[in-house]
Formats: sequence, structure tokens, C-alpha cells
Amino acid sequence: MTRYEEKPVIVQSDRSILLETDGPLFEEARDCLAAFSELVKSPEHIHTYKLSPLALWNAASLGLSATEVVDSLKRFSRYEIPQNILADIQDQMSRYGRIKLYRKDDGGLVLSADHPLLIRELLSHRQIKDLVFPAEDTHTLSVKAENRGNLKSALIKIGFPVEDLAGYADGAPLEIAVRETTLSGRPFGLRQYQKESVDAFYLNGSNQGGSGVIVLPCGAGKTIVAIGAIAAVKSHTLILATNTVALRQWKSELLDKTTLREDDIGEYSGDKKEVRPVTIATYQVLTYRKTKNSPFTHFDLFDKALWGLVVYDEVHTLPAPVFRATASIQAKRRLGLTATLVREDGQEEEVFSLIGPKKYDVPWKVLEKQGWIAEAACAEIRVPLPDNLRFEYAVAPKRNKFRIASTNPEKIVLCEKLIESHKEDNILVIGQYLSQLKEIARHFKAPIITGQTPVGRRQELYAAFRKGDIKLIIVSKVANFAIDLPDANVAIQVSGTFGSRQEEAQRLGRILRPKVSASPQACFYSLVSKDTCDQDFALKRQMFLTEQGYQYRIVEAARLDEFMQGE
DNA sequence: TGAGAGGGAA
DNA sequence: CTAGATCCCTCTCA
Repeated sequence: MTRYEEKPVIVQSDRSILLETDGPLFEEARDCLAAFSELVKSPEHIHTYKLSPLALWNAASLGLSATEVVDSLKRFSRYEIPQNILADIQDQMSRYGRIKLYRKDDGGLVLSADHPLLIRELLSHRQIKDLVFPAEDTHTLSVKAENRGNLKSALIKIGFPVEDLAGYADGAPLEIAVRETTLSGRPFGLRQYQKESVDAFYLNGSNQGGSGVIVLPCGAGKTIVAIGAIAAVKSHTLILATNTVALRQWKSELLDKTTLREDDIGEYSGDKKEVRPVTIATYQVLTYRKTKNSPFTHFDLFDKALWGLVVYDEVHTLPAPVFRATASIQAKRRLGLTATLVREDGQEEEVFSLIGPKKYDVPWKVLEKQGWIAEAACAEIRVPLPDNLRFEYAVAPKRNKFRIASTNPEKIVLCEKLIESHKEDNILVIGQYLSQLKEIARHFKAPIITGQTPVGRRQELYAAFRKGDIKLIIVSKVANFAIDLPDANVAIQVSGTFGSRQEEAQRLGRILRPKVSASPQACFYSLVSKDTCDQDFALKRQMFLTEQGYQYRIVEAARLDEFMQGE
């Protein structure tokens, strides 16, 4: 039995949950909380989580019950859990499933609630009223097919996620199988968690949803999950990707690992406008329009062919107009893929209602234990601003402060030490300010890759890095998007995009491919100016990874040498 | 026909 | 809010 005072969790009536990080139960409690709440603050000693409705709905959609949630809270909670919180968990989690959308025998769509009062409540909202009309009985409302998406989106905004059981129109059939030997001659099969992802999406989903989001860490093979899903659905598929390099990558993966042939796969981008049984498009070609108010030029791609499945790569970056288009294709299966689910713009609810709820996720640490991703040690190194800059920082207008703190020249000194002690390793220095990166590149006489670097030059450098001819590359934000960037085992972050959690996750992902090389452990260093807004943003950036179980060691720059020797 | 530069968008 | 990267279209030049 745990001693009373060792229980690390305090549940408060404002829906916040405090978690002490020092006790023996911390890790267990953290993994537990991550399943149904969101981390909002993570300073050293006490982390704060929030019981958000969305987190509870996602938990419910994964099959977790309110009782299970309450039980795990009770297990770790130091004090009695406030009554209103118990009621709240019960209420929120039961909301997923209280309202269902299904199809009548005559093909019409029906929204059903578990109680007539709920129907009356829904009708009191103007946004809802316009999208439904009364049915014969008091438990249901009729819905026009074209309003399916908009209705779901409107309902979630008033706090009622819909369980969509209305099923799907079949797309045009596609002949496809997953290869047992890749084109390149290697044996191939889905890993256990990839199979489970596909099953969660399709098998379980055939009647209950069949649309939703799979959350897997960077490098866990989300493309493979999609391949499994396409092979399961077996119909024409539209894949949406963030950039053209990703688009090519999708194509080569499909060719390598499925029986699809070159002319089964179309590329729909600025360059080419092919529509084939499997078509890969960029988000941007879809959202392009001539002028601000003209219609989207290429939107008809959604209807051009009989897609039975639409795959949304990096669904956390999905732009607003694509949500709107997605609302109109609710009769097609939709698969969202992402590493993080958190959006910095707070549109997670739209993902839930229009793509679907979370169907499957694997915590990063689980994949680490199974050996699919490398172990990583994270450290935040705090370095004071030099005196002259400290004054400049103090008097600078707010909008300049972050730049001054981020580009602290002392960071270069730290880089020097770190690079020195990682002589055998492949190192990426990643930052967001070009001037800072250029200076670092000059200082170490290392190659630099930014948005201006031509594609040919990038590939040259990637190849040299992969071969080991170059041990150090300086990269700008291209590293956030470049999926062809080779893996390193040490990353030094000198500055980042304000508080972007998913950027931090992306960057850590750069060093997580399991290594055969000398040092099995990857190292991630985040350099931060002490006592500035740089430090505040760093804390925010780390949150997602903290949630995933990564612990940042805090190191004062002055004690870096000691720290490095300890490692 | 394709490459490369520039503007605009989100 | 910031700074930067990306992409799409259009135009020019060979």
C-alpha cells in the first residue's frame, strides 16, 4: 500500500489536477493522467493537468469508461476528489455516445438522442436548429446528408460530440495488396502496433465510425498504417500531404510496399494535375484561389473521383478551408495521421468532429521500450544574457524581447562545448533565426541549410551527412518539414518558434531512429537564455514531450562541464 | 519544355 | 503577436 502522504495527485474543483514530480508514483500517475487530461504547465516540482472535455471525449472514444477514469484518479489522489469533478467526468464522458447519427432503412440520416429533453435542448441553439428538422418521434431529428459535417461541427462547439454511425458510400474499387517483399527486396510486414492501428481504424470501425485519427510518434511508420488502411478499404484513395517532398515519399512508399503500379498513382500539385486511383495532393493546391474571395480553384478534386478513403497526413496542420471541404465529404472514410494531435491554433475539436475521434495511440516511451525508437536524454541548458544584452533586453519593446533572448551569443560558446564533447556523433544544430544560424555556421565552418538552399544542394549535404563525411549541419526551420533530412543522434536547439510544442516534438523526432552506432543514447539539448521569455517559451515547448514521459534535465551553463562528465 | 525568379497567401 | 518555410501561379528566358 502506498502511504497516504506519498500520493502525488491533487484534484481540484476547478478541473485542474496537480501532480508532484518527486514521489515514487510520479511516472505511473503521469502515464495514467495522459490518457484523459491535458498537461498545461510543467515546471520542476508540480505539473498541472486540466480535465478538458475533448481529452475526456477522446478517452471515451477509445473505450475508457468514466468509472475507470475516476478509479485511476482515486488511486493517485491525496485528497478526496471534489463532487463536482466526479459528476463532470461522468457527464462529459457520457456525452460521447448520447447523440448518435445513423442511417434509416430508407437511406435518410437521423440524429438520435438518449432523451427527448436533450433534443429540445439542441433545438434551442440557433446553429443547430437550421441544420435539422423534426422527425416523427421525440428522440430523433432528421438531417439532410449535406449537413452531416456542419451539424457535427456545430454540435461539438456546444459541447456534444456526435458518434457518427451513418456509414459510408463505397468508393470505386481498387485492387491492392501489401507486399511481403518490398520492391527493393526486403521482407516486409506491418509491426504489431501498426496492425492494431489499422484494425482500430477499419475492423472495429466498420460499423462504428471507420473514420478517425491515429496518433504515432515521428518515425513510427504512419505511412505504413495508411498503406494498411488502403489495403483494408480497397477503394480509390485521396492522400493529402503537407509538401511536395512528402508527396514523393508517399508515392515511393506505395510503390515499394504495395502492388500498386506507377500509373495507379497520381500526383496532384503545382507541377502536375494527375487524378488516378490513388492520388496524392498537397494541402496547398487544394486551398489555392486566385483572389481572396474567389472560389478554391482545385476543390473539385474531392469529388472528381470516387474516393472511398481520404488520408490526412499530419492532420494537426490541416488548414481551415480543408476542414470546410471535409465537412462536405462525411460519407467518405477519413483517416488522420499525426504525431501530436495538439494544434497551436486550438482547432482540435474540428479534427475530432470532422475527421473523427482518436482511434489509437502509442505513447513514445512504449515504442522506446519496444526498441522502435531510440532512447533520448533531454537537457535544457540555461545561460545568462551578457550584461550589455541584459540591459538591451530590459528596455526592448515586448515584440523584440524574444529575438534578443533567443539569439544570445553565449549560446555559441555552449554549442562549442557540446560539439566538442560529441566528436563521434552526428549533430544537428537547429534554430529559427537565420542571422543566428549563419553566425553559428561561420563560427564552426559548418554547412547550413535554410529555405533558400536549392534542393540539389540540400540533397548533396544530406548524402554527405548520411555517409559520415559531414558530422555537423546547421539547419533552420526546414528541419520541421524536411522528411528527407537524415537522422542524427545529437540535436542542439538554439532557438525555436515561440511556444510550439509540436515543433519540439518534431525536432526530438530527428534523433530517435534506433542507432547501431557507438552511443546508443540520443541527446537533445535546448539552449535557453536564463530569466527571459526564452525560458518561458521553452517550458511551453517542452510540454508535449513531458506528457510523453521525457524529462528535461535543467543545467546551468556554468556547470555544463560537470554535467557532461556525469553523462 | 523546363528552369528560375518574384508575388501573394495563410 | 513574432520569423521563417512552403507552395502555387505567372512571367521570362533559353
